[in-house]
Amino acid sequence: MDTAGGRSDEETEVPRKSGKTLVEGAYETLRQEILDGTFEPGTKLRTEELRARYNISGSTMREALTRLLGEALVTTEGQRGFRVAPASLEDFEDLTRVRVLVETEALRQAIAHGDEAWESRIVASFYRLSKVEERLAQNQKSAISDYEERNRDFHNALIAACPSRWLHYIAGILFQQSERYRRLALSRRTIARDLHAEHKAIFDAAIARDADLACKYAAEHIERTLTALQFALEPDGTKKDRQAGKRAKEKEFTPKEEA
Amino acid sequence: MDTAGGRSDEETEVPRKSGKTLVEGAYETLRQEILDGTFEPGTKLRTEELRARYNISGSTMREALTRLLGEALVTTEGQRGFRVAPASLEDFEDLTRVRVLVETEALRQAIAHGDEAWESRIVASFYRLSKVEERLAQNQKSAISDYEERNRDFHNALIAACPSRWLHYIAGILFQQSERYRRLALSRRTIARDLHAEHKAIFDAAIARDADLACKYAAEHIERTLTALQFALEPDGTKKDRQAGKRAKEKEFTPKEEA
DNA sequence: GTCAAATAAAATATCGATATTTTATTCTGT
DNA sequence: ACAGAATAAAATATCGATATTTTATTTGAC
Repeated sequence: MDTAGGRSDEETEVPRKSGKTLVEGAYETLRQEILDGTFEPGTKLRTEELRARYNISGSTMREALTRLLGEALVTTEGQRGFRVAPASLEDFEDLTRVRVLVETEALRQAIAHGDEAWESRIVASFYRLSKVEERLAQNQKSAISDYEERNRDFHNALIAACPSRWLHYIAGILFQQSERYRRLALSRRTIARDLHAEHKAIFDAAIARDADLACKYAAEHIERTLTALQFALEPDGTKKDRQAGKRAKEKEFTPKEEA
Repeated sequence: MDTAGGRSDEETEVPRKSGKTLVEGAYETLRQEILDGTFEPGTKLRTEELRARYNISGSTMREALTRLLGEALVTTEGQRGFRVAPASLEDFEDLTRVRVLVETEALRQAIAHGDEAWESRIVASFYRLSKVEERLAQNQKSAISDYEERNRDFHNALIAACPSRWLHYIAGILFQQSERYRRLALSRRTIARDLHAEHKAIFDAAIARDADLACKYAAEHIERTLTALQFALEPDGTKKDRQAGKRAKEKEFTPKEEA
């Protein structure tokens, strides 16, 4: 009884562990692969290819693709399929500014509304983050994926007490977007940066309930991500070659990839 | 040659006028129907029902539904289908505050960057809006749908010169959401409101390039939408019955509809 | 009578096949 | 040679049918 439709119980790339729909599986996996650069910005996403990759059917794959549309990780146009959302330094600059606006407000509200539970969660996630930062400083590669998770946890913990669902929703989308850029930057030249100090500054101010100071540090923290990527793209620090800067600014990240 | 899959050329509810995919058609129509309250908040959206309604197939309908997910007009959970996103006064309060934050910033940037073309577009759309406001004041029902379009145009024109794509993207989602609430309020008791005066205040300040003033009026304008809905839900203006207010605040709009 | 297990009905998620478009390739006339 | 029409190949969008789950209903023991 396995002729036409329905699921088979053969091996599936995307394991459907515990009540998780196939679409959801493909959706999450694909999102991950877009974020970590497996599919570079601008790349065409052929349904047939992906369908085969995730061992699911066309319509199902289509649905997964469509979900990513809502997170602005994928674009689609009329009758010519899907592709990974384009990325550019210009877009990242814009994204960063908006992120500052949104996360800063969320943080401010969190500090205003946060209770003891909020504080303790911050303390805990900051501690966990610090631990992995140590490992990172020693260049332990195994630490990288841990770092990403704990960094996200810390950021979430900070704004957790913000009561605005809409701010959380928007902040989530923006943070995810910036993750993509952060990883793009990682694959190139990295800038020296004392992440621990940045995090600690925000942490201290938040615990001290100094909203203005916490927002100031948070804004700087976010903006430094942008600086890092700008640096990665434009190694030439001298003021001479300003054209290079302009060129880099206009440059899209989408590499050779088919147009 | 019209046995199994593909399109037929029979009549279709959703006309595919000029290169517009069937999913897009269903998606747009359904969005409209959610916004205007044809499908009330919380309503279950059975694929079979909708599939039949729009004369398309199941998977295709599914895809349309999935798109609305990204605009937060529809929700989905595990293996139990889709439903219209819930609505509550609490959510609208939150939405309103975030809208003020975002639109205010967009307006500020627009005023900073706007050129003559921007100004003239505002002048034009304000004029058009004023005209329809006159008709509205005379209680011409035919004016309502025109008003909605021109109101949106005016708001868009105001922030059109804001260079941030992300702000536009977010503002778009939020505005759409608030449209749903506005129409929900319309179906109930309405509050006396001089919309023309509100619009004119924003208009004048924008043209005068007074960002602070324009933002102030815009914020008040947005917040008044909230006041209007609060009033519609809580006709009792006396301070006596504060419990009613609390009750109303917690109340979800999703009426009798199946849970 | 009531609660829970067993069964039936409804609804969801998924599939594989096909029609329609878009893109690439081959002609063909100047 | 080369632009443009004609054809072939590839890719997209869509369908109708089926397996899997969830929800409703019946049944049966205590």
